[in-house]
Parts: sequence; structure tokens; C-alpha cells
Amino acid sequence: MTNENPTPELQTLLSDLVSVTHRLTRIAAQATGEQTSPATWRTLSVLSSFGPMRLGELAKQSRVSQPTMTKIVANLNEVEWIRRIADVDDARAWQIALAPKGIRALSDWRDKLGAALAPLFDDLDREEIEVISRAVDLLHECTDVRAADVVKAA
Amino acid sequence: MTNENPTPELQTLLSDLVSVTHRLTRIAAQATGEQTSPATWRTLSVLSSFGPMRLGELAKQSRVSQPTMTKIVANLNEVEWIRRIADVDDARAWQIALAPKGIRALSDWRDKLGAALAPLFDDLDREEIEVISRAVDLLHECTDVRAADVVKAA
DNA sequence: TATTATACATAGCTCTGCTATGCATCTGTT
DNA sequence: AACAGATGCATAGCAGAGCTATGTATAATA
Repeated sequence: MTNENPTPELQTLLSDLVSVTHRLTRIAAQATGEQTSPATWRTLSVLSSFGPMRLGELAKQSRVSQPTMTKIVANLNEVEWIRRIADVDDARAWQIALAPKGIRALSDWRDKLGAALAPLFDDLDREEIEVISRAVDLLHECTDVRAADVVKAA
Repeated sequence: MTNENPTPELQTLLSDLVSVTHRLTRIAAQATGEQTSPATWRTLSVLSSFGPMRLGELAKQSRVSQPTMTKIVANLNEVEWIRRIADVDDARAWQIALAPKGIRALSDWRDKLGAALAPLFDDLDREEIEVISRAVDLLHECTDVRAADVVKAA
């Protein structure tokens, strides 16, 4: 590939972003003594954002394989953080929905995470926090667009 | 905590950040078919940023346990991405240094990663990229300096 | 010199996520 | 209607990452 790329800095930026966020998630994991897997939280977050959906759909959204999602859902079902609802149109499929306990768990996790990381960001002023906030929004958009490909009108 | 928590939004922001970056790293991992562990790249990045250091120090910086770092370093040594240099002052310790192959590998990884993710960010304009760039800088500061203190305290 | 602390190595476990495959159900063609 | 292939989820089994507990050699200290 010849270097016609107008923004080689973008590549550097993105790899830096990945590096720094890896570090951040490690800090979060160690600080909270987290025992639930990231994929599980992604799954709950997806359900929280988009509502009930099929297991396979959930796998794509959470970026894990279908068998992995089968396991995750089984675990979540055991602790009653989600409910399995039979799909009336397709006997092979389930609709996976957040259960009240799952909503609380997700909320608790966010609190814990925020509390654990907040001290690191104490020194930031309003404007700097605003920058991070805008960046998160942008990242959300850029990573969700892909999801739109996958998500069919339900 | 004497922190009166003036910004509950900060906690939400941080958990959103963690969520979205988890997603991003999953996308990156799937897009590049990555087979080297994140911790390994963190390790190389640390060495690249701070220069040679002892194995234990490297473990703290990379946010893994010492035995895990022993494994990582052993693997990196086999493929000659790092060199082990005997510590002249302490026969128990090693100085771990990036080898030329490691420098190239790190550079290649950054290229691949950037290339894989760049398409997602095609629609962003200069100003938006600048926002993300500043956010990455801020995250770097917050996770580099403070994190070291937190670890040592623990 | 004896004791305790430190730095790294080893052993062994658990958990997560993967591929390959199986089973049931749906869809389309004849 | 019946069969063939596609699809949705479950199961089996594997590989890798990272952990705790512990071992071994060296340093530091009393």
C-alpha cells in the first residue's frame, strides 16, 4: 500500500486510543475487582440500549461468537439478569430481554466503575471532561454505524 | 469518601467510555484477526514509551501480575522482540529492553490497527478527529501518572 | 551470620472465547 | 405435500490468558 493516506496520524491516533483504553479497562478491572466478564456487560448494555433481541443478534452486537453468547445468556439466565421469551414467529429463536435484576446490576456496575475511575480524573476541568464526553459520543456513533448494518428492523 | 461527588455524570461518562472502548477493541481484534494478546502489546508499548525496565516494573505498568509478565516476557524473548539484559546491580533482576524486531512488530501492529479502524472514522471531519485526539491525550495523562501511584499504594 | 525481604520462575487452576458439529425448525422449490 | 437447503440455537472440546500459591536465588539488615 503506497502512502497516499492523507492522515497517517489517524492511524497513530487510533492505535493510541486502543492502547490507552486497554490500560483504562485494566485499571477498572483491577480497581473494582471485577469478576463478571466484559462481554457480559457489553451484552447487558446492548439490551439496555436496544431492547429485547434474538440471541444471534445479540452475539453480533456484543461482538462475540454465537456459542459464546449461548453461554453468556445461559449464565445471565441462571442469575435472573435476563429473561428468555419464546419467539412467536420462530420456534427456533428466543427473544432475550433484560430482567429487573439485570437492570439493577448494570446500574450498580456503572456506579462502581465510575467511582473507581473518577479519582483518576479529578484534576480535569469542565472543558476537558467535555472533550472526553464529545469523544465518547463520536466513538459511539462510529462504532454503532456498523451495528446498523447488522440490525434489521425488528 | 469526602468527595461530595459534584458530577454523577462523570461516572456515567466513564462507564460509557469503558463500554464503547470495549466495543472498539473487539472490532479491532476481529478486524485484524489479532492473535497476540493485548497485554503483550501493552508491554511493548510501555517499553517503547519508557525504555528498558525490570520485569516486575513492567508487570505493574502493563497491569498484569508478575507471573503473567514472566510468561509474556518469555514469549517475547523467544521471538526476539525483546532482549533480557542482566542487571549489574542485582543478580536477581533483569532489564527488559525492546529489540529491533519488537520495534518493527509494534509499528506494524499500529499500522494494521489503524488501517482496520480508519474506515469507521471516515466520516469525521478534522475538528472531530481533533476532539478524539485531545481525549486520547487526556486519557494518557490520567492513566499514566496517577495509575502508577495507585499501584504502588496497593 | 542468621533472618527477613525481594525478584523472578514454576505449577496448576479457572474462565473466556473460539471452531466444529448436532439438532430442530423454517423456507422455497417441485 | 414433501424434500433440500438454510437458519437459529445448543453442545463438545480445545486453546490461551491471567490469576494465586509457592519455590528458588539473591539482597539487605540486624
